[in-house]
Amino acid sequence: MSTLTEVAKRAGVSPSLVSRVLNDKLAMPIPQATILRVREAAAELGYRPNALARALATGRTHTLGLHYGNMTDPHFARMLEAVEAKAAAKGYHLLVSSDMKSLLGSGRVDGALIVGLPEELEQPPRAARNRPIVYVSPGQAIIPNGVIWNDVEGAACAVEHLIALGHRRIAGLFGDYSEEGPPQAKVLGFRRAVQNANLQSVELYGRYSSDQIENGCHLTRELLRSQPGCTALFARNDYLAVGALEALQESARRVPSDFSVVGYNDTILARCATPRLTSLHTPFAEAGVRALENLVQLIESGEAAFPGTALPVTLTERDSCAPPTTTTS
Amino acid sequence: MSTLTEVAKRAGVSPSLVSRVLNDKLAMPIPQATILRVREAAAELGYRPNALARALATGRTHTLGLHYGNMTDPHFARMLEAVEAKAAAKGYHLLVSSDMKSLLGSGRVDGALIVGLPEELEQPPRAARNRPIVYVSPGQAIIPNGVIWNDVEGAACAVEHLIALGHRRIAGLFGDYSEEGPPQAKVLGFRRAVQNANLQSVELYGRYSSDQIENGCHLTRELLRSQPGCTALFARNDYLAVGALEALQESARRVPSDFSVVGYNDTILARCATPRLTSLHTPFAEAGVRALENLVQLIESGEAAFPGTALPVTLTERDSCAPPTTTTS
DNA sequence: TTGTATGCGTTATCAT
DNA sequence: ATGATAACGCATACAA
Repeated sequence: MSTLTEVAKRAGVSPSLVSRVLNDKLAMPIPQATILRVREAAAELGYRPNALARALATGRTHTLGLHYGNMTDPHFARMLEAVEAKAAAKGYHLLVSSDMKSLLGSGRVDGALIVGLPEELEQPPRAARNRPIVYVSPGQAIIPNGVIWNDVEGAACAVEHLIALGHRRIAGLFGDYSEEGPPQAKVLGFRRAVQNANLQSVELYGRYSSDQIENGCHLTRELLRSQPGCTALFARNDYLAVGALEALQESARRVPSDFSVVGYNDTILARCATPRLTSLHTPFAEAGVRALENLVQLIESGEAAFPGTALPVTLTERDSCAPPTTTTS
Repeated sequence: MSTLTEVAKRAGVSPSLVSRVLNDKLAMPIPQATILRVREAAAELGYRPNALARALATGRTHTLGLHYGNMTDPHFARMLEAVEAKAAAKGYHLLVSSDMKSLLGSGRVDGALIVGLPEELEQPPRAARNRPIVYVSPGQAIIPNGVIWNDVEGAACAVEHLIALGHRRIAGLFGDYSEEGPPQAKVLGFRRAVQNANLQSVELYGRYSSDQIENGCHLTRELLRSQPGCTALFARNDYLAVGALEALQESARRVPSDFSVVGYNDTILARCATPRLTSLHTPFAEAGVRALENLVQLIESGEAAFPGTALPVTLTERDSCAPPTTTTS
């Protein structure tokens, strides 16, 4: 590959002049003639600036780190695509890594976008080399540099939807959430909605298998056995909900006529399930893009933080919910 | 952040010594005493080497470019996770980008991994700065630096499975594949299997909507109307297959007792559909990892190419296929 | 209007 | 055993 110096030689000028021409740093007007000569020389040599050298000289890599908890989640693809597009549009590259701590210290990136669950974020990597970090995560409290959405509200919204349809005995499918310690956001939202309506809650936990779908299936079988009066369930995510659908079909209940199900996250699964699943849409992609915009803003302005933002979780209605057939007591 | 020079000052030695100690470049044995002094100074200052400067000096960035056609595909997450893990294990970072041409010329990466369809690969970015490029793609011909799997074989395998079950009138759901020009690999495989068994082929094309699921639904409705004797279908991908399932249910046919369906790619959708979908497993993640290993090998050995590899496409049986109920003519 | 010199943080080749 | 010194490729303050 050719270098700046080689271009300079060929054009018969100094390297610095080439740099200025190619970067449009025309503090003092440069005659068209030389500009053309330089451009031509660069073109002939197929000159491509070395991004590393430039980064070393300027202190900006134009690269952003992206950390994601479990990439396997269908969310990731959706979000990654949106984020990559936005980053490219702003002139940045994306470095995905499962180990941000080392990345931030290495000088490879101008900042980082961390996507994860609140518990994973308890010990957030400190902003080494004072490169800003922004967060994307569910959460209840708006935090600086964070774009969040509220799963308490989301879960409550789901349950309220079922209640509004007339359901009085509603189960919460929480899978491998721990029953000990402070309850998870979706559990809180579930309980709040149930209690506000003066209903009894039925919560199901337990890791029957490492597979979420299967887990939802097992838990629902148990639910149907132990709570025959139950007419609807809210699942912590679409995986569990799909499993529930399976178990319901197994036991010959029709969804939604005999039983209603609402999922969470509005993934592709919700659109593929039979019947198609009503699910809560969590704004992964939107939040990722927002956070990225803010990150770039921080980097380019030199500011340290931006006020956090909360995005709404919205209900996406499909075909898995209906009023209960049995009249309520 | 602290630099090599600062560490050197603090330890009372020269920068070059620090570099050698920290990189274990002990050409000539260095006394433990100084080694410790240097290590201590580095630790106290929280020294982290600047990856950019190092890359500029050594000519190795320890970063790999990853290009992916449509990231939205559930495959991508699966593959990305596997590839990232393997890259990290080998000491490399991953730069995802939709524009490899510019990346390769910029000196940011030591090589690139391009995931895509053969048609996208017709004009592959030339290996600028002679950084090696490897490819992951479906394909019929083994190409240098490529890890492929054969969709002709895969599609044929799917159809042969249906034939073995006793189906005699089998449709191919190809969605928005073009009917003009040379037929796609999966079309070829479909035709080969059908013709080998002396059966008639029924091929369905057409873009009814931008949504693949919906498209599968539309095409299947049309199929059921025009080809009432058909008892099974092969879909180009799981999206179309899921759509087919929907249309079949709509028309009150039971799967698999009345009608068999086989999908392609073995995505998460196949496990979520009702009934669970028999699908062909394409080795995305495996191929990605293989290609990455080869890429690293090329980079570190300085060789230009490795002989291509082909990975098998295998049938994953689930619950959407059974022998036809009506006896064949 | 253009060139010179210096620095970015590291590694590597020489000397010593 | 260790320390100067020169790259790596580019940007920029300062001279001319």
